[in-house]
Amino acid sequence: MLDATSSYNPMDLRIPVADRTGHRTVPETTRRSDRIPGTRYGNRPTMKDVAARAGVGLKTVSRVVNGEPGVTPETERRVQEAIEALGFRRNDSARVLRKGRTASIGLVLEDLADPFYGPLSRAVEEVARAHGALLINGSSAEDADREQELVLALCARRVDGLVVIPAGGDHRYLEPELKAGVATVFVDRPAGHIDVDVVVSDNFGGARDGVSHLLAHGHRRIGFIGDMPRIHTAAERLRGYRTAMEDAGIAVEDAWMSLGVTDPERVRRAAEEMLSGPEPVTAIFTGNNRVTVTVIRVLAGHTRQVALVGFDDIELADLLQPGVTVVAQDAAALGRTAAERLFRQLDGTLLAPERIELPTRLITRGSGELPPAD
Amino acid sequence: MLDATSSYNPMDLRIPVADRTGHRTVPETTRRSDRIPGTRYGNRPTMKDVAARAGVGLKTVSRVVNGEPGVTPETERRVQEAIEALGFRRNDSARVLRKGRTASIGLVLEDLADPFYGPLSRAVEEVARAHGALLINGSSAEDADREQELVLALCARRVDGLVVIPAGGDHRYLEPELKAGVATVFVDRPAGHIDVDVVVSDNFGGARDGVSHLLAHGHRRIGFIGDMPRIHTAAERLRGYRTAMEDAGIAVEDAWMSLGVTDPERVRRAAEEMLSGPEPVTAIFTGNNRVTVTVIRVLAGHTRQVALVGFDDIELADLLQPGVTVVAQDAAALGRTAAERLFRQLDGTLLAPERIELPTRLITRGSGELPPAD
DNA sequence: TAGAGCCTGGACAACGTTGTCAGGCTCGGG
DNA sequence: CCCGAGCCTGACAACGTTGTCCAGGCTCTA
Repeated sequence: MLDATSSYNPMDLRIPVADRTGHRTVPETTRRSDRIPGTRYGNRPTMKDVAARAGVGLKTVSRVVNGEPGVTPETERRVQEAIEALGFRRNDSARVLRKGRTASIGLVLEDLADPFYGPLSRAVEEVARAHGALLINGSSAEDADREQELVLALCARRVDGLVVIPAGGDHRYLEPELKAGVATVFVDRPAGHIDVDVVVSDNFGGARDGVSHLLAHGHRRIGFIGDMPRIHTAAERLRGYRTAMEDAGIAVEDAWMSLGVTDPERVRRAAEEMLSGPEPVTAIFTGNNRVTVTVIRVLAGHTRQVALVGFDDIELADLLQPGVTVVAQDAAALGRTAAERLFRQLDGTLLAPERIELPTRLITRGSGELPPAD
Repeated sequence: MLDATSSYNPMDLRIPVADRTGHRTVPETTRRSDRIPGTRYGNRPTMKDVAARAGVGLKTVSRVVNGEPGVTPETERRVQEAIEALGFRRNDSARVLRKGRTASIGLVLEDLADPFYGPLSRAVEEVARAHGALLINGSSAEDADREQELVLALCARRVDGLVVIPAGGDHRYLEPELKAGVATVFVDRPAGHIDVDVVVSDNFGGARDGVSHLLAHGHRRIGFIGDMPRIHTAAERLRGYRTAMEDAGIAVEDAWMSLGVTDPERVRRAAEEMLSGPEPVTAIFTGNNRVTVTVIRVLAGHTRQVALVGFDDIELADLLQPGVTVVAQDAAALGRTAAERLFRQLDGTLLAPERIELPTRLITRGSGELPPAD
């Protein structure tokens, strides 16, 4: 675990989930001595200091800093000089306190390091930037408590809006925030027990199409390896798989399906099992990018050709032998759509919450077109 | 361009770079009507409201919310009830204003969507979390003005510290911030004209080792394709290349080196040129992950075998034919090291700024071991 | 030249929280 | 019965900024 024993810990984020108020009940641990009275903000100059130095009133400085009219060029020059000389920088905390808007939005996702979330996050950031807002983000690590903790910490900072890729299934804890006017959009997965905007991919349809593609190339025994079933996307993709199979008149066997953590070891075992025995699968549909990568590795170690279609595109998929056929979703579009909706909520131009579903796209590259090898 | 014509734009971040005060001189565009006087924060309850409802004093509520001692269980219960009933959430802006610390750090990087920065960002976040701080981040898109704009916006929010992957080369604009005690660490690339902590990879040594590897396999005509020379990492890697070549007694020809944007089209052209003509290169050293990916695509279209070593590891590199030999740097370690140093600055346990260089690792997978094919 | 109107600048309160400090209560002992 | 000690509680000021409002000086016109 990381070292957190040092003395910097100005505001502990770890909120006991039982109480939802954003406060802490645990006693303080060692912490940095409080600010010496009289020193403000590491001695940062304030508007008062600037005013004193420029020989003008406080409000005049405010006017200059905010580009408000009603200041003579000469006065403005004097103020600017003082600002430069003192290295003054407006304190946005105070500004926020006064104005009520923070010009920042929060993004809670599963893992910033996942190649799927990078572009999504970037897209949200671009939209935020276009609206003059900053992005604060945090990773939930697929842990519902941590998600709630993060969301509430963001609310305590009074973000104007939240984009959430939920880890948990119950979001009633957000009700007071919604009532208070925090714009909220869920992405990638729906919200539980609250009525908010949701932007998702067509996970069901995408998976069905991907599996149908395998069926069209003659496969009957097709395996499915996916994420934990409590995750909505995983469940939907499994449903797509089952539907495609049923529509083709195939009775799905339990041994063909494996759901669980996307840890390489688990996935590897699942794949090996499906590929062994008297009646091994001849094709595998993988439920997300991490699973796909691991299965590619497994298949590379086998001599028998096994067809593969994966959910989520992966880099270099086209250069492998054979190229990896995938059901691609547009992560950037998910993020962009969600963020745009968020700002429309803030505009007031948006009325009832809606569920938006973005299409997926089957990209054929070879691995899905292999015929059954038995 | 993104739509920013809507009315939500509470605090424009776009600061004219000429003036460094965090204020705006452009006249206001349309903007949301100011808060109706009397309504506070979308009618969010405050401690005062909680106090009134619980029939206690303001400070008692504060004590309960912050888990301070000196409140009877009965009083605490009443306060908790009121908190629950009103959906109260502490306003951290006010808290920050009072306490002087924001418990947040800023991260400015080039592009969140780049697979190199995802893990770095995540590592910074983990360290921040361990110290009870939130992460605010922004992408500079390799634009110096945008970097400055972002950094200053973060400073206006009074982040406690900054982790910066610089785009620009001059950071004197940070001097007032440093003086004011904003902890600062530069990562991946050094800072310009200011004395701060820097954490970088051994770009020079890594590139030299990678090129030496090619030399050891008999190559003499080795090409180098890298990022723009004004980017420190690109320049260092080029220097590593030249040093390795010179140490081997080879006079580097201009036609072997190509530096510029990592746009696939430019890289593709550069590679094609090196591979054509009477004396084509027999091996290529690529300066970063994006270049490597494009060059792999180019080489896949050629029949002649060309050796390749790339800077930065890339996913699935082991599964290509041949596997891609790379000089890997540890993005997560860069982020972790930088963030840990940042918090040590905030602790006060850190003295003089330092430059930390992390080693790189040559991972051989085949592409670098191909013999010259002429 | 007086009065009206405009322009500039500044005093003041408020935003929601926390640190300081003092007052009131209970309880036990003299 | 009174007093002091110790524990709870709350009044108040301050953090830095911005919106409101008013004062004073200027220009322009009658």
